[in-house]
Amino acid sequence: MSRKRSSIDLGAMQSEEGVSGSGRDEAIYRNLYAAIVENHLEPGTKLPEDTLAEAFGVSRTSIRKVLQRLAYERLVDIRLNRGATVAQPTVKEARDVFAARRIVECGVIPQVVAKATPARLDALRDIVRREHEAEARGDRREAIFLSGEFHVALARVADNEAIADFLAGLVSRSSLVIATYGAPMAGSCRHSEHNDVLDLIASGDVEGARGWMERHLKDVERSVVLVEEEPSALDLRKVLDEVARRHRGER
Amino acid sequence: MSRKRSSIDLGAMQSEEGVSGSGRDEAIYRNLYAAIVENHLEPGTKLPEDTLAEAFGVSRTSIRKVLQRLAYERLVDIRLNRGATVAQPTVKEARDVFAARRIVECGVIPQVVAKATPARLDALRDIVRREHEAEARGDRREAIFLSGEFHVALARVADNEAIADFLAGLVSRSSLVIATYGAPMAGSCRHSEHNDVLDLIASGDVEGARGWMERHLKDVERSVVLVEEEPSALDLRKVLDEVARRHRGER
DNA sequence: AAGATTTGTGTTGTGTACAAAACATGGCTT
DNA sequence: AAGCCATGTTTTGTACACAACACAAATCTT
Repeated sequence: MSRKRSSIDLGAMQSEEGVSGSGRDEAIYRNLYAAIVENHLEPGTKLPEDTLAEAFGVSRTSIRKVLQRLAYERLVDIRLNRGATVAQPTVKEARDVFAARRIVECGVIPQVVAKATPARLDALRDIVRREHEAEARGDRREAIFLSGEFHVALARVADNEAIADFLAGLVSRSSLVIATYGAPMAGSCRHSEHNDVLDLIASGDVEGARGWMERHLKDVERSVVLVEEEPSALDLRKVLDEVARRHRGER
Repeated sequence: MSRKRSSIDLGAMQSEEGVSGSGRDEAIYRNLYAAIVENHLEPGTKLPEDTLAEAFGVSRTSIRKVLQRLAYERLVDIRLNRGATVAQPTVKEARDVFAARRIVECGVIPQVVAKATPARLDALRDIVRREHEAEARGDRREAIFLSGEFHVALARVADNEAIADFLAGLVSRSSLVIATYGAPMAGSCRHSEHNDVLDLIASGDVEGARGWMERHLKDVERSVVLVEEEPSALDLRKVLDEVARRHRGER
């Protein structure tokens, strides 16, 4: 399990911005976030506060804050007096998320082309390279993660934090959608090649890039939303212990 | 409904009913939210937990939850061990917010046109009517509020919750931007007429509506950020205010 | 007198305790 | 035996208390 997050993730930049907690909260948040987005915790899994509190070695207060934040991001669902569960996006939610991604990711293309520099494009190509490596090695989880990272990193070229943060949230929700309705073998972006859009961007072809992105996102959506499955109960304990162990060991 | 009290109008709708304990949180959130976006609380205002807790008649725990949520929406700024203040958007943040609005509001136009019905358009025209009334009556605050409502309601026609919620956040942040950098004589910022875009939408003119929206949002941005105060100037003013206050012997 | 250190005050961060609500279990009625 | 109500258990919601930190004033040092 290579866990070499390139710190493009939510955590790094948010120490300075509005939603800040102490370092410990951040670490817990990142762990739970990763556990959900990487599908170590299946949608529907109950997340009892004291269980989490004990697992992470803190009190319920801190856990509540983290759960609250994840609820704002629609990654967990909190119902009154009924606690938190890993969110299970509905089909409409899934459609909304992908439609929103089409609007946002196609909409930023002009700015992306305008602000693209060789250095930034190289950084993006590096993500694609690692994505290919993960695919070649059969690491589907990492490939999906890097695919999402690519989309977010591409949008960040436009240098618009509001857009980038929103898209990051959409991408993480996409992971949940894939976890909930995903076809077993559908590697999300396998049909298409992320390098293609980079070439279009490098050549300044705004309309070409926009069209590519539109087709790409429609492909992804098609490969996912078709199948509907029933959620299943699962071993919360083992996964949670693993998460907590990583939490202690890695920090 | 402009409340004109110098101190915060807190606890107005507090003791309504007692069924859901979370309803109280919602009420507190709504009050603070309204106070911020309607500019009853100026950007930079400190929001001490104890004060708010006492004012609303709850403990700090509930207040913290509300403040966390507002921080997530970028309406308040929480710094570690330093408490919460009403957010002061930077110039770049302001630009990002408006650029994001252009992308989103223009991007949803096709869906809006597709899903527009006479009933929904009538509801939108009703908002415009109330907006005109507020303007005619000189109620600038209400007019600004309804203008924002119009943009959000228009986007909601597309029936995409992710997009609509994101735009609602952008619009509320726009109010903060206006409060921070707004022109003193911003009564003149109503160059454009919201009914025009409704006509375009009713006639199914997607490109016309998109172009209108793009121009409209650029107009709004120009009327606001144009008065761009330098960050140094802002800091200087704050420092001077502080110095003057101490000179008068306050605090 | 100027700078640095210490002390004081207030605010926030975190843990814990208690109350209320939901959940699960078992006995009772029909 | 099946369904329903009552009771006990678990989990969440809220308040409270103490510790940690930041900011400011006052004292000490040179």
